[in-house]
Amino acid sequence: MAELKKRKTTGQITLSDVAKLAGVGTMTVSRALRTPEQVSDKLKNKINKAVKTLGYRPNLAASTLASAASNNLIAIIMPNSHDHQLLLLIREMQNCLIAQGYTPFIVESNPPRKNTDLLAMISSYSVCAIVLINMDKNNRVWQVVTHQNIPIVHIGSDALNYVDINVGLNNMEAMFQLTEYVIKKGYREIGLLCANHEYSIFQQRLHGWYKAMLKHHLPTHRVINASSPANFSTGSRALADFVINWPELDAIVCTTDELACGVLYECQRRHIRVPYQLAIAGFGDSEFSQVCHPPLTTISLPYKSIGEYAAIQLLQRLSENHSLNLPAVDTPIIKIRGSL
Amino acid sequence: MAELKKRKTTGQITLSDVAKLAGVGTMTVSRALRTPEQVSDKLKNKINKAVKTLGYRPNLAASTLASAASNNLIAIIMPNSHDHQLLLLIREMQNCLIAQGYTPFIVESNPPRKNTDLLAMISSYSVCAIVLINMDKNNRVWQVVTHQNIPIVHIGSDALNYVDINVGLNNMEAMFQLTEYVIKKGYREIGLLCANHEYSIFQQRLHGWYKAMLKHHLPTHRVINASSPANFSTGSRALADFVINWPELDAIVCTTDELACGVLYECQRRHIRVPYQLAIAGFGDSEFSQVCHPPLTTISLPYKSIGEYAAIQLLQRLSENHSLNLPAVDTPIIKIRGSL
DNA sequence: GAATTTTGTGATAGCGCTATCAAAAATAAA
DNA sequence: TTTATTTTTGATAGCGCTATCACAAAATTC
Repeated sequence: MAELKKRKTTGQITLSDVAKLAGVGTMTVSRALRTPEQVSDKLKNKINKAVKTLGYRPNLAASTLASAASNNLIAIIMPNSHDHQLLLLIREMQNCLIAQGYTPFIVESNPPRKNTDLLAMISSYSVCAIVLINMDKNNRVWQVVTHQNIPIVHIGSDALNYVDINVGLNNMEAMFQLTEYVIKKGYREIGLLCANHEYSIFQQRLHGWYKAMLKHHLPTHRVINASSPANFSTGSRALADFVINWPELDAIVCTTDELACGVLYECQRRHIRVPYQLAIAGFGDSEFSQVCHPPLTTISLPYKSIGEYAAIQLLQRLSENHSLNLPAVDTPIIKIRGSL
Repeated sequence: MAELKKRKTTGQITLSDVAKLAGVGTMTVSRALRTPEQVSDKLKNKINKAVKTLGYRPNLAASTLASAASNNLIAIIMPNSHDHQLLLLIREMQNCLIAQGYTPFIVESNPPRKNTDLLAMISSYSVCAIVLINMDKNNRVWQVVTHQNIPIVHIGSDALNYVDINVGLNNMEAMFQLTEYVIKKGYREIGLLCANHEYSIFQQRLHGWYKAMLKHHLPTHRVINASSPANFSTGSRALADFVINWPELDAIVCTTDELACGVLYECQRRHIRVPYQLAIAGFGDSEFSQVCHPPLTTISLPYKSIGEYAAIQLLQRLSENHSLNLPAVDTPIIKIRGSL
């Protein structure tokens, strides 16, 4: 007669199944898998064979619960963003983390997500680190996250000092350099096109422009600060306003390449010769910026290197005294590509 | 004297802390939080107060372990893709799932990720459903995933029938319609530009073009099948090949808007008048396609609706007999925007 | 009123794993 | 050889939660 099951089980092979087959104690199996150097080769072989035979897979939830320790999970919390460059950064960072045995996963923090489930994931599954991408200062996620006692990385333009590891994207400096470049090329009546200005990343770029203009005693009033997304259409639409308000304009610096390209499109439509009548500069070094006609002047932040840099910072922090063997990273360099 | 701790604990407030404070058993607290209708109002109030006072947060790992049941986690497994439209789809899908109390998270499945950690996450944390995005037929993830006994959704151009819920992107049909549109506009010497052709999504589009050309008895040999990424540069470079090989060409259909726009750029550079000398059509209805000069003819798959559609399919499946109150979805409609 | 059903509540025993400690085996030192 | 030391191994007792059952309290029924 079938015996009554008292509990639902996951139905999976467990440690003790393996232990039974290998004829050893459960602890020995646990050790063979987690700290193999503590187990004799003879038993290790037996156990590995049993693991393979049964197709055993450890249950991380049980492991987490028993050890109150993490299973190398790293939560990457990012707001709604389709920024291609930023995704590159995140990918590179993930690759570095995976290479060291960590398991990164991405959670998008936009509404309608409530913070409760984020917090629950982080604390329940003993996430061992949190990476915040371009998180706004007044996002509620901060409160959730800073109360955890684990390393937190923030990647973004805000130089926030209240988390462990801050990787600044240095948007202000980059835009400063770009604007100086344009000024040095001889342009004087320079406008700025900013969109999505509620995000700090764009504000930083805006300020970089201001800084450069002020440094060279050039007027800073020719600014269009659109609240629409920083895309092609917004750039395209903005040109009309520039032309009406400041016909004397000889250059427009834009906070993204999309905006710049949008402006360029509208110039083509209006037969404004670029860059002879109007110079256009973008930001981001996107792929199209070098292919469009004429190519845009643009500036790139070294996103990929920054991703690697951030990962290595975090890995060092996580290993503290493990003395990991991490590659050296070059200091990320800002690069201008220009056709002006 | 400090008493010896026998075990590391998470240091968090536990159920029994709450139970003690409220003066009830742990089971009552568990019930008050999970199935409140089973607990009297009097105790419920006491317990809720205690939960707030202590700031209690349930440990999902323990819950998962104890109940061998999921905590509404949904894994979205996606390959390396920066496809803006696809990201929109995923976002919409996530929003629908979150609205129903699920907790989706994203795992990127590209190398260097090993499948072991994916599998471990899925089985250990009792993920209650898996969403696969544009997963290639021979990706090893399939083996991992199909052995789980949970609903699996596949979103992509492949009409795979070996998972529960298949949401096809119907790339072939869309490209067929687009090509017919171009043909109906009177173009006859039509080329096709495909890139990234190793991905099934692009193959489907390629086949849609073939189908339409064959249907109208037009030649199907004018194909450039680039193995480079489907971006602006590839498009730009391809034009030269088209012009050299088939100078009689009067239209080029491209498998993405980026390719099409790249072709357009090169036309501008060579002073080829679009669409009079050469018509260009893209795929994807990206934002720039309507802003560039001249606007591209393009076709869009209704990604957002598809995301919603997929979510609702999955939710229905997950709730089976819960009788969820889900909104009705329109059948996704393919839309052509054209300037030809 | 007693007997039945329907709640509501709590003690108990795990879920699958690991920390801890004690015992056993292997090695080194005396 | 005996003794001290190190290395391996396993029994036990939880980690924080929930399934299960048993029992008390309340609401029905007869």
